[in-house]
Amino acid sequence: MPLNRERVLRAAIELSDERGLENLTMRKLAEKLGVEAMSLYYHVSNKDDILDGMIDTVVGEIELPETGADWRSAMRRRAISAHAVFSRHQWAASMMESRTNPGPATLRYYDAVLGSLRGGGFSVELAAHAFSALDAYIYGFGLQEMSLPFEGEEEVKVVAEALLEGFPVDLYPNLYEMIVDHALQPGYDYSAEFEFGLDLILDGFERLVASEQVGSGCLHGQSDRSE
Amino acid sequence: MPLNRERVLRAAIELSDERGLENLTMRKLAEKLGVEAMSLYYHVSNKDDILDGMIDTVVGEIELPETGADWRSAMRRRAISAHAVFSRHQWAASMMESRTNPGPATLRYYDAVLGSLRGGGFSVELAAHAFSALDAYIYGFGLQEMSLPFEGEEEVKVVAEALLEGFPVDLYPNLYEMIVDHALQPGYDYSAEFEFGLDLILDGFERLVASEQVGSGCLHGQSDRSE
DNA sequence: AATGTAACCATACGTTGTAAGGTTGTCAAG
DNA sequence: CTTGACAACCTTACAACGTATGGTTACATT
Repeated sequence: MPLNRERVLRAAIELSDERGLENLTMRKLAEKLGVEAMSLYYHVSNKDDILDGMIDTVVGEIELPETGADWRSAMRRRAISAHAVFSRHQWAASMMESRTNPGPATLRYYDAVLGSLRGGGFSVELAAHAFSALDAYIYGFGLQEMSLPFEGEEEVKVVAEALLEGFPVDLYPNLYEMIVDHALQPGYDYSAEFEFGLDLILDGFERLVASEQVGSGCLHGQSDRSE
Repeated sequence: MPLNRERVLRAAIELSDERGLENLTMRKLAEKLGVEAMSLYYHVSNKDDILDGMIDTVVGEIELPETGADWRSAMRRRAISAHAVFSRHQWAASMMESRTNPGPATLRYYDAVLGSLRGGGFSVELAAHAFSALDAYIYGFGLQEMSLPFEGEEEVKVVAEALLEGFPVDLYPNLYEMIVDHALQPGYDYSAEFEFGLDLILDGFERLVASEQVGSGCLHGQSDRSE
């Protein structure tokens, strides 16, 4: 069976999942496909094209917000789905930066998210705010999670305890407290953290749509005017 | 004057600011310093060391939360400062991922943030939530901003109009609406978007500290239990 | 004058993305 | 049955990358 763009992209994603983005090279990718490096250029135009294609494929894995559902549970589901996708493909969040031309799946995804918000009663402006805030949080959380030197509940303790050896407690007392009194406590699960912030943001927008529909222009309760 | 680690890092940051992270190579960095590539290895142990050092230097530019101020305005200031730093050094947000060992400035920064929250009445748990949510938002927003194909109010219109040439309106109606009715409107300024989401998150935590101090265990007002 | 060390350089190796051109296999037209 | 076109893959080559190895200076100390 001949190679094609899709198989190249799938192999690239697999390779990045297994061995990290830095191991995604044209030669290793070709080897995985039983082919020489230059053969790939028959199916993709260059490596950037592969990266763009990978992103779009991965974004395509995100559950689109159901059109019927209320905006809040739709946004919640898609955010959790996006977060799951980003932790399945750890390299993806960090790649969002450089890739500047969105593919069809990405456009479709963005459009569906905006549609769900607009359908839920968001004005164009408020939809833009919600889109921006939610996506920033989702990407940012994925990024943060990836930069953690551990995965899973067990590893936290090993790493944290190793870190505390020779830790300058007096210099960073609050960090110390956080590690000892929180991260090292039994039952600590960082991945649960995602939904906390997510719900907080959703709560905020729920209040805003409500007040928008009532017609009140007062957006923030008590925002202080520093700066 | 002999080279030293600090001058190397400063030059690396300058070079990345001016020409992007992908142009930061040992040879170009050395050339900028009037030196050969291998000379750099006398002052830094390798390129990863440079990247770690760059991050720590940049994090050091972030305004620390004042110890006296109330937590909200302190967090607001430091978030805005962090955002400003990330837009001065566009490469920084995207680098947070891979660099996994924080330097002294980063530890100091984290500690100060946690200290401000704890001092403001946050429990350890709530401080962890706030820290995680705010940082995810800050990083994520920086990432998003960087992936935009434009900068400034003028460029938005040029890019958006070019994009709309041959845009499949029927496929992405909500995206179309967003571009035409929002992004292309006079006075649109994406950078103002940051503070909107920031204030929304701060509002959320303000409510939570209040209810925590009263002793109510009810964290979210009306979070639906989908999933 | 001899020695040590800090600071820098030249050369070289393996790896990267990819340009340029070559080699097959398949298949319709003559 | 040959020919030629095209798709699919390969070989070779090159410039640029990070960096290991091993100089070469310049100067302070003795």
